[in-house]
Amino acid sequence: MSKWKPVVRAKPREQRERQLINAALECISTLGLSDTTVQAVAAEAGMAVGSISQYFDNKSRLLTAVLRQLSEEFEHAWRQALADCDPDPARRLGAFVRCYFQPALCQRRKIAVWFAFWGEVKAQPHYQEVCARYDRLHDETLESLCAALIEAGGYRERRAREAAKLIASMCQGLWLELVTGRDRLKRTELTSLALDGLGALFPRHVPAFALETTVRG
Amino acid sequence: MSKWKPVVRAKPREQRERQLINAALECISTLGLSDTTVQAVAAEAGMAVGSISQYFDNKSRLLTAVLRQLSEEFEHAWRQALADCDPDPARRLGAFVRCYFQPALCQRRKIAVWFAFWGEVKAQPHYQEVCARYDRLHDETLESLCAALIEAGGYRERRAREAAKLIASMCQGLWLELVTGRDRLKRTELTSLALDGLGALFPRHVPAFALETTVRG
DNA sequence: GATTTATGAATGAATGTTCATTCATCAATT
DNA sequence: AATTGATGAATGAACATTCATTCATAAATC
Repeated sequence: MSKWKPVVRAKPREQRERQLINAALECISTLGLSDTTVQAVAAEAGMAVGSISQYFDNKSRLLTAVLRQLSEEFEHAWRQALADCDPDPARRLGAFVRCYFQPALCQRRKIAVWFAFWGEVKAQPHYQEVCARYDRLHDETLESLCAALIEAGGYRERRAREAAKLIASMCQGLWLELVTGRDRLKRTELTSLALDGLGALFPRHVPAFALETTVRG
Repeated sequence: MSKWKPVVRAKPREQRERQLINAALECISTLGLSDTTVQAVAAEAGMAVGSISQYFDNKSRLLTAVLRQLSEEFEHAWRQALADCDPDPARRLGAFVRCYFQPALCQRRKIAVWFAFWGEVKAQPHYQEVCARYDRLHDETLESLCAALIEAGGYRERRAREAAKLIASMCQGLWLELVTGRDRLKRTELTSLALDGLGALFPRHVPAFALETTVRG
């Protein structure tokens, strides 16, 4: 006859959504975006395939939810870092850059997922739309941090917009290293490299960049 | 009679292979790796689907052939650039960096394909294997260019290995900008940014970086 | 005429979506 | 307190579609 399924207790909606998002993230990381199927995600989450359309209308919406969670997590991280940082411009810029490489975010698992989405951005423009708001705020913030340091430090030769683009590109390029690189660089080595690069742009503030912010509350 | 295939026969084959590779590249760029089907590639190439297994055993091999062609094209570009460049270390480094942004390579179409593959590297390690040899040579060359400039220019504070990693990351990060960036930066703007970054690392050679090499033969 | 090359319909496996069914929970009623 | 009924969360088999691969046939070439 028909089999009985072990029905687990109903959990809050938000919790199950996150359960699916995390399962999807794991699948994308290990299988790639191409081979991430709803059945794989369901299995990873320990749920039924039907639950995916229950919480997200379809597969596509689940995937964009993954991207949105990554974006939100990153934004939260740098907001927090700046909130915890004293007002010295150089320290703030250093704290911002260090965010890219903090343990919670800078994992090969997660970075691989970022690049999985970026690898499809041109073909799936709606991924771009998901990121647009986060990107804009990120870019504007980084640019104003650069502007503040240029002003305070008297770096006449630098322009904030260009410096910001360079810094962001450098950090993302170092992320790529984590995914494609042959010599497995550690998180800490990537951090040093990034701060080296920052120091090259603003050489008179190398010591400030190197300092971890310790303020809290 | 002659069971031997004369040279005249080999040419159409290579030509058709390239036809399929280019069609696949176009598909990956516009559809993404996930939605690139053999039927789409065949249509783009104006051939039958069966021809794909004729020239490449299966879809997977066609895709890696695309990646290999990209890698070869890039390697050829920087080899040529260095061959055409005078022996001044700074000029050579500048020429190498400029390669990333030369018109034939730095097209949104092509860069999107690079990132499509990089986005699947963790899940499909054989993509990594395809690039490994090219990457190693690229990295070693860049590192030795940095070493030469550090030596010749007296940059005691820099180490070649770190500088090379930073430069490569920066260039690839700027490539990413071309795919994901909201403000469509032109090839020429990316070049300026890259040379700015290079100038920050080796400030006493900014003028040399800016110069196009004109030597030929 | 023989051999190689190209074609695309056919095939079966894989995948996203749907939906009838099951059953835990809880309010209403006795 | 005990019973009943309504609700909707969870499930996964069934379905329609898409896709990579195959191969019988046609076309081209020697």
